Amino acid sequence: MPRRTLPTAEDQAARFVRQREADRKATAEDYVELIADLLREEGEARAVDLARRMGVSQATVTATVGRLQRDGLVETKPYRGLFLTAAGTALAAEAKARHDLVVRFLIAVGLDAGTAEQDAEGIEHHASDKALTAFARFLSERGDTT
Amino acid sequence: MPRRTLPTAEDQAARFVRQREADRKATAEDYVELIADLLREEGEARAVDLARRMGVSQATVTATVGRLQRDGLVETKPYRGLFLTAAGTALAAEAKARHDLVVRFLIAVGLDAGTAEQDAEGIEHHASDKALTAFARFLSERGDTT
DNA sequence: AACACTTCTTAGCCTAGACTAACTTTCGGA
DNA sequence: TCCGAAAGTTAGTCTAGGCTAAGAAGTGTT
Ligand SMILES: [Mn+2]
Ligand SMILES: [Mn+2]
Ligand SMILES: [Mn+2]
Ligand SMILES: [Mn+2]
Repeated sequence: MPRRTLPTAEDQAARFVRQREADRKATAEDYVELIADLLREEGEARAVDLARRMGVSQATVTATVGRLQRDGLVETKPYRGLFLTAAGTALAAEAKARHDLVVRFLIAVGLDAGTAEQDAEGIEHHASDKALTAFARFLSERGDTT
Repeated sequence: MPRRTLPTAEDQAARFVRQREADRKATAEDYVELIADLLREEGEARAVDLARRMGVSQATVTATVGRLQRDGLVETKPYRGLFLTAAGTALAAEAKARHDLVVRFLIAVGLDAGTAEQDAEGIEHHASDKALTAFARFLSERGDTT
């Protein structure tokens, strides 16, 4: 059993602080990932479709996209969809790589595809680079080439 | 490569909706888990210590604990610490079991203990029961009895 | 018993992220 | 061409979760 003893207050605080940082980035990651997916698969990424796929109102998308624009990740051409800046494209690629790795890993470890997709949607934002490396190593040791 | 094709809008929306639900529960889980740990290890759980260990101001703890009280998880005796209700105790036990499982699993998969603790702090809130079952199975197949 | 220190609360502020309702703008088909 | 449906924006509201600054309330030590 781990956690026999409490970590120091400083260590524990640092963990929670970093975790809250990851939480704050999660929305941006999910949005740019979705926008990139839509651009690739559908040719365009409309705010309406984001709303539908995020399970959120259009007004929420407008507000969120506003923040993404403010943060230099997204550009909009009203009535002709959303686009990613260079930074947005890079973040989307990173998010997608992470997402796919986590999904493959969860499946390799015994999860069904549906649950893997569900859980990955949250877990992806909290897996450090070290964790991703470990996941990748695990997959390659299994000869997983999915 | 997974995600060759997009999920249906409904499926994808359901995932994000459930993920947001998990996010909303995360703070409560972390607080009651910490309170339980402090009660067990230190004999009492003071708001100051929570603030220190959560990496947050005391005012934030007051506000958050207020919500936990409203939600029937915590009771307070001013100047003598925080206590868990039956519901709070149950949630804490669940959270701790999940936390420890995730940590052990991440270590088994190749992570160092420090990173495992860090990542578990976020991942624990997004691992479904199915995932936890898979993690446990993985550990037992490895003969892991940590 | 008094006072300093610690603990806790209050007040006031902020941002993200969500909602509904109402409105405006554009697009496409008749 | 024009007009209804679709797309998008705006306004107003809410909660969670943060913060600082200031003050109140216990606690313990002398
Ligand atoms: Mn996600
Ligand atoms: Mn994702
Ligand atoms: Mn946690
Ligand atoms: Mn935890």
